[in-house]
Amino acid sequence: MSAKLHRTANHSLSPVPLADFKVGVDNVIFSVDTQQNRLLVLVVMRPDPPFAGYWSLPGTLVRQGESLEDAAYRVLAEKIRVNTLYLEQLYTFGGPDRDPRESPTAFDVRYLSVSHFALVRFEDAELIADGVSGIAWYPLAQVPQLAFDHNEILAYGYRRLRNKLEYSPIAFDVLPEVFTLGDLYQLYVTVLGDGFSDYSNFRARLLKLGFLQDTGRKTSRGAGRPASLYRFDAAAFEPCKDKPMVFI
Amino acid sequence: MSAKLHRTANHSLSPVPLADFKVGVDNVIFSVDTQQNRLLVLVVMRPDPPFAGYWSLPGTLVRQGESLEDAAYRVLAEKIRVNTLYLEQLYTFGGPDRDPRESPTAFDVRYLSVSHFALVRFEDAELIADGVSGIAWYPLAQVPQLAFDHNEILAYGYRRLRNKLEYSPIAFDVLPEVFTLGDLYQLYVTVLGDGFSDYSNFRARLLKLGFLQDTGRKTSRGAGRPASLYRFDAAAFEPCKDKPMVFI
DNA sequence: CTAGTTTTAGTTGTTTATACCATAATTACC
DNA sequence: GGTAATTATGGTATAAACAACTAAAACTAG
Repeated sequence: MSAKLHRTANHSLSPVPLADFKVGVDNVIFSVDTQQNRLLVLVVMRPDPPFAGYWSLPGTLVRQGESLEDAAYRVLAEKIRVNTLYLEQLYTFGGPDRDPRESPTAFDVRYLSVSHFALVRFEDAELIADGVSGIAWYPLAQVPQLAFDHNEILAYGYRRLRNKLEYSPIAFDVLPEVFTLGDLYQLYVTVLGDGFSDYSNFRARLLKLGFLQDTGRKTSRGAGRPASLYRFDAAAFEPCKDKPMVFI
Repeated sequence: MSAKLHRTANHSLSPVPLADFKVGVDNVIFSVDTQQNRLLVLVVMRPDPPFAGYWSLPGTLVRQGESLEDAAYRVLAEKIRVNTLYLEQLYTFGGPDRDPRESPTAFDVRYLSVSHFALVRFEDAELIADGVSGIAWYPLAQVPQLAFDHNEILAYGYRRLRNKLEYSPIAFDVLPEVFTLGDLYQLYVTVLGDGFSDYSNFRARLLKLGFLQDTGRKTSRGAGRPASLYRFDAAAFEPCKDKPMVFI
């Protein structure tokens, strides 16, 4: 095709048929239940076709004047009440056959999904039941077959979560303001499994990195020696931003 | 807003005004000129408004029946003839004000850019001049102000390039079939600067990782002792896929 | 007071990164 | 033909880091 043709492609008299898009966001929302050692994913039930009766990732179509990130925050806020979270864009899925509403012969509509990845504090998250469609936390390993290509999106999100936990301080976005090293380790184990450092070496490494400041206070919950309470120091983290926090 | 309203949002009688999208891809195409030690970015001149006369990243609008990745490959193929390359999706930029064609009052159109990142072999890449709009390799440090938010996209792409080079074998996608360790080191230095291992330690690490197979053959170009020619062994790389190749 | 639990603080052996050096094998030049 | 320059290769030594393990400290439960 000539470049001339190409340049006219965005004019209305274009000889090349462009796709018309509906753009949505779909969120992979994770939460860590450290009490029960479970990594949870938020899914919602689809009441209407396509895929009526299937669980899916919570999503929405993007509105006028709304950024992609705003749309992602909105769909999250419609499903759960939470004030501590981390959110970032994940990947854009936009093949011409990912939604059955796209007919293969009549190319009248294309559905694009700009997926986002979120991590929310479990103790803080209150699911909003609207009485119309179901909503539930599913342990990652037990997530059923989801609508569209959402299982693929979820797999992508899980990889990102592991990666982020290894290199970024996102754990502190969902931990309480002050926490013990045991809390932190618990979170890592729940997400990553136990294929990394034991507690003792985990402690040593994190403390040596130097971005955890001891508050001086102690916990005394349950049996055992009281643990020191730490706070995350964002400024002190700067020099560590490229160093791994754990070794998987 | 009620969930009922939300669920009807994708019907034509929706009370919530959805955005209509034009979806394009914009490519950050890198190439490494190891002869002159330069990291190059491909830019094209925009002949028409908006941003007429500005350099920009090569992009195109997505066509009917075309996947995002296909569109990215297509725009690349329209600009350069090359057969060895690496390409992956980068990030989706879709704020409501990134294109001046979007009027802030009349929300009639939204331009979404699914950016992609590519690395091509320099010796292999032949730019396709169409006589209408300019096209050029720019050394990264000398890239001028680009159209739209393309400088931001470029910055994002450069970060991805450095990251990929650290952990992924993308260098071998643009190196010749057989190459010397000097060639490989040169490529890394050109992209990353010299803030990592010296040549000797670089050699030692790469050879120890064990995915470079010695072909037995030698080069003899220019002065100095002839270098062994190596080949990348994809199968042997598998166990190394999470280990860094260099330490920045 | 004793047993159990959890946190904390180490020690030790092995691996690994880094800086640096010596030598080998070629070309360039006088 | 000999010598210098150049590039590749194969080391060594030192310091740091990871991993596995041990032991003591500080609490609770009974």
